[in-house]
Order: sequence, then structure tokens, then C-alpha cells
Amino acid sequence: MEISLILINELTQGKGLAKQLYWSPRSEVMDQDFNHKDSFKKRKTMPRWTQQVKICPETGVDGSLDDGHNWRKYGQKDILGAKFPRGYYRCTHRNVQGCLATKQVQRSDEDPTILEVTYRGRHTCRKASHMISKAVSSKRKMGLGENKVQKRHKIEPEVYMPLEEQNPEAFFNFGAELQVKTEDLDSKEDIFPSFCLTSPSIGSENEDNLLFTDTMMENHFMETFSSPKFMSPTTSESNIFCLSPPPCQFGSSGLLCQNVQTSESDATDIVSAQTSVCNSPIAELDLFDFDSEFQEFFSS
DNA sequence: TGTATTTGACCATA
DNA sequence: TATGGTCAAATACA
Repeated sequence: MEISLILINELTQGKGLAKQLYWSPRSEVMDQDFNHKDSFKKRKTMPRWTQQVKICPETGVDGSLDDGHNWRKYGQKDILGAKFPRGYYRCTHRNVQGCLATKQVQRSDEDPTILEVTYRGRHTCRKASHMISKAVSSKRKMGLGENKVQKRHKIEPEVYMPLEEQNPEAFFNFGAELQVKTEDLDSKEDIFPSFCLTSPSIGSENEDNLLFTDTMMENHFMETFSSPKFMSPTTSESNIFCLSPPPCQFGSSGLLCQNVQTSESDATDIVSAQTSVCNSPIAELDLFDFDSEFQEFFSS
């Protein structure tokens, strides 16, 4: 199975106030102060990433895409001009930890095998609790099985069911080329320099390693991003984040990409994505942290 | 009984 | 004013 993943940093709110909100450390504080009245105003100021996931139909994988976070569906809406409805999800920890991250999942009109997942806001929920809840969530999902999901999607479940809710096991059974691309679709500003990450080795899948690499991910990405080479001017006009090739291993418990290094750097960092059965390895690389790490980096 | 999903209505934005 | 995003009551399920 082959999956290409395109992470598009829309930054559609990259103008004026919105941009200030995103890049300013105050944005987090403002998130904390979030209340219902402000919800509609806030949504325009949230950073957005659109992640397109293409799944080859011949594989028969109707697949699961999860990003390592626990999402709760809070709405679904038919979008004008779109064949398929858009699902609205928010972080499960919204009430407990005030995490305001949300995502929208919509199937592409042109190619139903493409899921467009738009993320908004950053996760403020703790990773630890997230991982614990993930384990619980995994057990829950495994217990629930596919029948329940399909029962809940009474109408054309193959259409309405988000891929991330389908067949998570099969999702990881691919040796895929992983490509993460970001674009500034709106501001046209070169906010993000181009860089390339390669991951030539394969890691184990044990839990300790997952925990370890998860931490490594957070620790080392900042180092990578803050390095002079990372910050050096790029000749490319595009803002492309390339994760390739993926000697990343997708097992039943997730993806591990190790010894990731920048294409222009001799330094080797270990980067991995911890996932569970119900979690997408791809998105974990992700959003993780392109969101939070960049925000922290540029606000420093 | 607790949790997640569905769905119609409401509200802000363009 | 049309549309997208969110809320919250109703419903489903384990």
C-alpha cells in the first residue's frame, strides 16, 4: 500500500491580527481564556493545516488515519459544492484540559480515496495523559469493533465513515513513501524554510521505545529548527517539508522513523512517531509539533 | 450508567 | 444573506 501525505500549512489566517495571535506567545494564554462567546471569533484566528491522505484503492485499505490524539466528533455538515459531508472533531481533552485543537475531515470530491484533514489550533493537552488515554481508547475501539462504527453511520457508511475510524490495522501495513509538504496558501510569505528529513533506519516497536522517541521528538526538533543550518536561507521558493524516504517501519503498533537528519546537516537526530493501533503514524509526525514547535520557536 | 455520535438549530463571517 | 462552524439535546451503544 502506498500512501502519500501532504501536509499543507494553510496559515490562511496569516494576515494581521490572526498572524499575531498565532506567532505570539500570548496565543496560548488566549486559548486558555477561550469561552463560548469567543468561539466563533476565535476560529478565524486559529492556525490551520490541511493534511491530505491518499490511499491507493487497489490495496483495499479503507484505512485508519489518526494523529496520536483523541478526537471526539461534534458535528457533521454538508458543504456546498462538496459531494461528501465534512466531519468536525475536537480534542477529547477539551473539557478536562482545555485543549482547543480541532480538526475537520472531508473526503475529496475528485478522488474519494483522498481524505482532507484540516487541523486547527494546537494541542494543549498533556502528552502523558494523551498516551494513557490512547491506550484506553485503543482498548475501547478494539472492543467496539467495526460493527458499532458502521451502525452509527447508518447511511452509506463507506462514505460517511472517516477513514481514521476504519480498519486501523491495515492502515499500518504499508511501506509507504511519506511526503509532508507545507504551503503558505494565503500569505505567500516564506515563513517556513525548506528542509528535508531522511530516516534511514528502523526502530523497534516496544513501548519504551515509543515513549523514548516521543520525547526525543520533542527535544530534538527544537534543536534542529534552531540550528543555523535550519535557519539558513533557502533557495527554494516553496515551503516543503519532506520526510523521505521512509525506511520508516509501519507495524501493528505504529511508525518509527529514526536517525532523521536534515538534508543539509551532518547532525543526526532521532525522530520517531509513537502511535497505537488506533493512531496514524503519519499524523503523529506531524502536527505534533510542526504546530507547537514552530510556534514556540518563532515566538522565542 | 457513562461515553460517543447524530443532527437540527444557532451564530459569526464573508 | 448564504455558508461554515459550533452547540447541545436526543440517541445509540457497551
